[in-house]
Amino acid sequence: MQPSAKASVPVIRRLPKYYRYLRSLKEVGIASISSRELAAQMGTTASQVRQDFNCIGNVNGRQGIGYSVDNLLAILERLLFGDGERLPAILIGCGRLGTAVSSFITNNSNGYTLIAAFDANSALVGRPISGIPIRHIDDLEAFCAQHHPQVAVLCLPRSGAQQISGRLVDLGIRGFWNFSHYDLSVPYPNAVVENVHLGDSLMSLGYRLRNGD
Amino acid sequence: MQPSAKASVPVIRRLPKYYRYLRSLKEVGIASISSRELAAQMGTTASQVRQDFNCIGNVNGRQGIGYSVDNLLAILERLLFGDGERLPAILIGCGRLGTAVSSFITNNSNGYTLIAAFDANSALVGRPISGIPIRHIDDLEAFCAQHHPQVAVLCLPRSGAQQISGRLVDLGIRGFWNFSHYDLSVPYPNAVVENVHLGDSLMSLGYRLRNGD
DNA sequence: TAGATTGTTAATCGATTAACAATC
DNA sequence: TAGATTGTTAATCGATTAACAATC
Repeated sequence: MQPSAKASVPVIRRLPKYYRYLRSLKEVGIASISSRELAAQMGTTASQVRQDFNCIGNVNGRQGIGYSVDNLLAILERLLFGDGERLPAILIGCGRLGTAVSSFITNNSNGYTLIAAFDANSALVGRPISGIPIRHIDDLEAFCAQHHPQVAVLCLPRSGAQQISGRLVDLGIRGFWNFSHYDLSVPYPNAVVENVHLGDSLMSLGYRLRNGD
Repeated sequence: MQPSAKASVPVIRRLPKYYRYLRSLKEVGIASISSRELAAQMGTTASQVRQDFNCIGNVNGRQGIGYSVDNLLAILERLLFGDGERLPAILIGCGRLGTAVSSFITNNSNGYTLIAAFDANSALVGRPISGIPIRHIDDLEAFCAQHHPQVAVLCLPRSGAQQISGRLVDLGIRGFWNFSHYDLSVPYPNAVVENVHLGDSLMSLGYRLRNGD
């Protein structure tokens, strides 16, 4: 077994999709699957499935049979969730979007744990969000110095994100799940950023509907 | 002027990003910008900017000077929002995520108009969401027969999306903004689908934080 | 004019797909 | 054994980047 090729970003982006499909296969009691069948269900090609699997480790496919669903799930779980230690995350911005998004962190199904939530609106301070009390944004520095969160979830308008992201980087935040329109990749190239630009996605849909796909 | 090359999906995905940057340039009073400067601000290359602009129409760049911000904005607005007629959309699923997401439709900034919202929970029926009353999902067929929405926004769990998507396609829905884990591209290859898989995006972030980028 | 920048063609890079020997 | 499927290498495809003449 030679060391597997490092996964490229397109491959990484497909891993959660494999994970979900394989989970649903396991749920209905399917123990083994070929690259051809999996590709058909996912709308991709068998070649791509096999290439992707070659990047993620020792998948142990058996010629003539396919892959063990359990084995693939175990490999993907380790890659996506590590050894089970959950990444400590904080939420910045507790409006409607922040409230909806916080459940993805506290769901206990994505490998994170929400340790604090902050908002600039004093009227919200003390109210619970996904089971934890909202703090004022002025307490950010003190909290981070003590608890060392690794990930920040930004549910703020552009201007707020621009103001606060520098403070967060200085406080040791390594990763951003960013819902603001302010793109953090340019000012902080060393941070790991996952941008979710909902407005952009909606505009793209509009383009494709209006101008043909 | 030869007809511009049809924009590929990667180009289409970048158009909203250009749009937002150009808007912020206009806000601070910048009337003209070069591909080099724009690329630097957006974290891409001047080449890519010029290639992209060649797909979107008559950008009228001036050698030695750059592009007119107003002209670029006008072109992008027409591509993204058409002639101003807004796409009629319905929301399926009025939980926390649906509530947050509905504001992107009613914001009046993305080219859509929210004409109805549905939920399976009778207790929610009649309550307002982004200014319109929630209807019961059983009224879906009657409503669509009368009002012909073009876009459905799915804020449902996987199983709900699987159940309802077929009905929506039969009712003439052409586009989906899909937040469920059920991928509509495979069963309905003719629909225009914009998947926003928040859980997947969060898992990808976890992968990159745990396994190095 | 000289410097800067476009529009466009060519080169490169990387991702996807095809092919096929190995083998269960 | 025969049929199916993997792992991997090679071929293709497409997107990004570089280059440069035209020109403001």
